[in-house]
Amino acid sequence: MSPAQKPKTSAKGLETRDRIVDVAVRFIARNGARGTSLADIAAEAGVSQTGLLYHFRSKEALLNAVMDRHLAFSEQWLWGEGPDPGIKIVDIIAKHMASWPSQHDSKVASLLGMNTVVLGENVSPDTELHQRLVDGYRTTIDRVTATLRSAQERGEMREDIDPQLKAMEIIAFCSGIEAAWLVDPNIPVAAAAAQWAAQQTRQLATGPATS
Amino acid sequence: MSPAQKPKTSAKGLETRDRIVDVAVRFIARNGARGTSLADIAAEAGVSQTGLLYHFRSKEALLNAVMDRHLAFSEQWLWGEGPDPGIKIVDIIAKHMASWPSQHDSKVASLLGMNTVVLGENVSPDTELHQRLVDGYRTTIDRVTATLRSAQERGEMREDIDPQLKAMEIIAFCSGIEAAWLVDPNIPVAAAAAQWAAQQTRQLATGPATS
DNA sequence: ACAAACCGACTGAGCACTCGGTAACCTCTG
DNA sequence: CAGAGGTTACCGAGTGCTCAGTCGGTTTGT
Repeated sequence: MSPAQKPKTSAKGLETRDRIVDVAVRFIARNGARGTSLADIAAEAGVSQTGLLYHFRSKEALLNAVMDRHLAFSEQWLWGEGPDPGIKIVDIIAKHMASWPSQHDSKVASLLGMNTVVLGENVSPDTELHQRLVDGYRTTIDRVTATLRSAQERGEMREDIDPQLKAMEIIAFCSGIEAAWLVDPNIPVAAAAAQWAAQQTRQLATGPATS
Repeated sequence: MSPAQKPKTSAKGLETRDRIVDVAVRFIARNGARGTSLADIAAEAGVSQTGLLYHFRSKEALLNAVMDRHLAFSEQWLWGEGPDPGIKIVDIIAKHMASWPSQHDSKVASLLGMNTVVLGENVSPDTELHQRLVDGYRTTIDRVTATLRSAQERGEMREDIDPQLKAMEIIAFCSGIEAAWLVDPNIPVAAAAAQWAAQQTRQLATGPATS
């Protein structure tokens, strides 16, 4: 009846389902969605491909689940703690980036990079998944923009900076760093993020002229 | 004898070859390397798939040619005019970004984003192509680092900024903006780049304390 | 006994790549 | 200058492989 049919069931089946998504995330982060076959994922997750397709009725359904996972994750990342971080958002981002290397495989590729870089490839521009991608991107920009704008209104942030452009810049930096990290995990993400955040904070803040 | 065999020939065949690469670039920018079939490219270029494979003996060979094209292009971009731009490099980048929308399909996706975001996906980590990608990335970081360092030595740039981290930041921004633009061509790349460059220049320069 | 949670074997489409041609052009020779 | 021979630049028809998705089963928990 309802467009999204609940399988009406739950048990350790949910556990399997989750495990499949876990594995899918790892594979996709490495080889991209198009470079990852259901057989690969199923084998690594310890089920048959048919078993996988029992839980997700198509590859696109699985990709949507992966997308869900990451939207939720980056939601938690950016807005999970505290209300309206203002320009502190750059510090929050930097803090999370500092923990990338340790999280390596499991929860990695989490912010926007995953979606844009890795998932985006898969999808031809007319799929629902692609639309979710674009929407998610826009939404994040909008929210960061709003955050910065409110910071301006509270007098925490310089007036001569356009919030939307700044938001785009912040997000570009995040996904760019993540792309770099996917190419070469050895790059010092944490250090780069730390310097970036320090300078951003200094730059954005309505500082006194004392240098 | 030599590892790279010259086909020894040249004519309007080279023209066809070039046209194929042109088309390949466009398709890859849209759908990624894995999402683009040789049949697609061949049809759009007005040759048969066999004809395409006459000029490039495999898909990987074609991708290498695309890579060549873009390495040369971004080389020209960043270091084509004048010697050692110093911190002016951010202005050079911004200037080129301002012309993205007009170049749209033809020469676009040129800096690092193309390689990282779009090509990188295709390639499993053990291919020669992937190595070229990683190398190109590192090389660019190194060159930007060197540029910034020399700017520091000439006293054009603040001393308390780490050149390598800054280089990574610059490149992350570029590829991030490009990724964003690939997702949604409507974003105001030029404006974002302009604001970014202005602030970067102000931030990097050894300015007087007068605010 | 009924559904949830799987499995093995199959199918059909899409893909990179091969094979056996053909037409146009250049070059060397009688 | 004819024309034989070679090379370049293609084409159409395959071929085999990979992959998403199907079908008909079996087991297990309730």
